[in-house]
Amino acid sequence: MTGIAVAGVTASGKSALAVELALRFSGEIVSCDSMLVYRGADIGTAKPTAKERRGVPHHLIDIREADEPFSAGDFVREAEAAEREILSRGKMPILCGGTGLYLDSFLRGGYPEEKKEVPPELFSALEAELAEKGAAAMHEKLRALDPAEAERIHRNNTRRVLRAIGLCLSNGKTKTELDRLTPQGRTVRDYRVVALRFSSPEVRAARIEARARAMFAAGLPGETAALRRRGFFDSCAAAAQAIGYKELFPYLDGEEGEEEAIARLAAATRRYAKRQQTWYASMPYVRWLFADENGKMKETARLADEAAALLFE
RNA sequence: GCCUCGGUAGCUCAGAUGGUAGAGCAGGGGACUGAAAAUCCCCGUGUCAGUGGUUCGAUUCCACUCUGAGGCA
Repeated sequence: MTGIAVAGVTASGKSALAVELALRFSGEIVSCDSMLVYRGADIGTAKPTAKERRGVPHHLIDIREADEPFSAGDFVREAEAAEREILSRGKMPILCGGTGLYLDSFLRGGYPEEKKEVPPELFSALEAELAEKGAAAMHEKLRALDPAEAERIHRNNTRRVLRAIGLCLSNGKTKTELDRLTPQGRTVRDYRVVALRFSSPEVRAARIEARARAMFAAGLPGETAALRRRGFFDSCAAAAQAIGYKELFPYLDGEEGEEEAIARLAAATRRYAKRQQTWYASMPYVRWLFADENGKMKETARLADEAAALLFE
């Protein structure tokens, strides 16, 4: 086994568990999170603090500015580099984070050379075409280029429709053909994956609300205001999509009270957690681990015992 | 005390010149192959505040009661 991964639902204690496992089994952590890569976004992204890292090296955190794009492809490349480095030191790589697509892409070996990304100019042109002709027309356009892919994507999911069209146009092959170049339904890396989840949606919601409050207490409004002042959210940067900041704008602008802001933040986080739960549930390599017992969060040491049993059985 | 406007889904509200009602948000379920903390799909029976009256039929009209907001005193 090359390494392990700690995945799962937000606010379930992934970071602490991964650090504990790293200490026990001489590992280093590779963050598998689309938002922790951004500098300056700390409280809102629940980025582990120096204290929480307990001296364990963490990779792929704070490696981009807010206006720099970061993709699943970038993640795989950088994670592979980190993995090589860690292995060369005789340590065990421990992937940790809640971005399911990143984990899946990594485990399946990344993206093939032959599949070239859509040039930005082409994508903008397609966006303009969408604005002019509408979603149905773009879906028809995709159907003409790649019927199988059109069948899979709902016409309203214009982001995917446009990307699929772009891939066909810029590669000279259909997206369906390009995707067949990567392993179907199996991983190529020898990793074991535990994913944390809660015993019920109610526990999940309670835990999320508690964390939203903790973030407020830890200074989330101040961090948001500071990031805003720096223009963090002005560009249409990926970092601006993070849950935890835009939800506070009405509060910072005096349009909402603190309780409303916390409720808004918690609601957005709850929906996110549900999507993660659904994603991991359909990944065949996931070994589930409950983060709580009868609503009470488990101690990190105990969680690590259980995780180790699942991982090294 | 009088006048006006309200009381409809957990929340904010729309609506039917009388034939028992629908949006957004929240909530539930699902999808996902290079923006993924993103993007998208599916799911709406609720004494239409209460009680009487008119009517074949009222949540819709009328009266009264309760209740919220505003105005006049």
